[in-house]
Amino acid sequence: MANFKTNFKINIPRTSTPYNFDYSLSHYVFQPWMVERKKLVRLYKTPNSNFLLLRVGFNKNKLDCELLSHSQIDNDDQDWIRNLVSFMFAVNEPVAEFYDEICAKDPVLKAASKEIYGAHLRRDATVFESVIGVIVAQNVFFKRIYKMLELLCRNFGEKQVFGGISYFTFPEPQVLANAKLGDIRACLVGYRDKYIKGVAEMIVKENLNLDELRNLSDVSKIREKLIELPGVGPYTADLVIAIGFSVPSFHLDLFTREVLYTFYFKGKKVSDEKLKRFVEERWGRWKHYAMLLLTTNTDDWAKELGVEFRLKSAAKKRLE
DNA sequence: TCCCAGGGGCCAA
DNA sequence: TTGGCCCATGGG
Repeated sequence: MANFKTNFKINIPRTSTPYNFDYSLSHYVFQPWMVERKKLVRLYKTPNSNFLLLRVGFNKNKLDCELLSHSQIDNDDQDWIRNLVSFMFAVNEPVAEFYDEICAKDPVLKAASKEIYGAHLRRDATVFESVIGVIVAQNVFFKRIYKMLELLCRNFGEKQVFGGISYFTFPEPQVLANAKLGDIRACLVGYRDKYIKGVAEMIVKENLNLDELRNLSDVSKIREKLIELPGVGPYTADLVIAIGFSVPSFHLDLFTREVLYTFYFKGKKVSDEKLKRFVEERWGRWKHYAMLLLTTNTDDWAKELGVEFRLKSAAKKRLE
């Protein structure tokens, strides 16, 4: 099949530096994202129902993007994906304040930021993707979610072949809503099958567009709406807000609680309320970035601080 | 084998 | 409102 190709670049404004693209290549690369030769690659279906294969690399402080398609690439689609890339790669995020001021003053964050200094917290294309991504992360070792998402995309996403390689979109709610529970479970998601189908069904039945929640300015309202979805509780809602919205948010889970107890409360357990106050007062608008550092490669940088951290972070892409 | 994991739903008190 | 089960599955 004939291929159409176009390139564009997205400048990282000086106010958004440092920008650590290598971090994005090597951490939290969940399918349908893939890494090919220092580029993040994935298939999208545009609102006009065209398939585009997107490759994002980095060169001279610009995101270096390439689009491939089996049909003509029109301006609408190109604008759509350009905006999406800016959003997903957090191009307009003035992280210098966080890395050079907040981390510099905090020995724990300083150690945590050493390897991934300048990382920008990437966001998902759609809120639906965030919701499903976090649901499959519930009550499992993080390592397993790579497999679950791979299978969900492979079995329920739409496929396009480029250069002999099959690429898949992230599954649409309509597809998962109509899927058999057993087929969803076959993606090794266990009892989360009913949550996945449940969320998809609710979106279809009530004709919801979760992305519209991005227009709400009141975070507590967003959180409230997310928790109405089956299988979505406080942890899922808060993490979805952190990775699916341009809004500071942080989540409490087994991992973040243990990190906070260990490094900020001398190993003592304290109440969630106290943790929330602490995080809010200490990091405020950068709390999601603080959480990112604290939960990424924790067992590695903890050693530098002379601490053996029990839980193993599975942020790094598995080398298989 | 047993235990636990980057939770949520449900049901008793 | 809170506490204690249960839920699948894979890995240590």
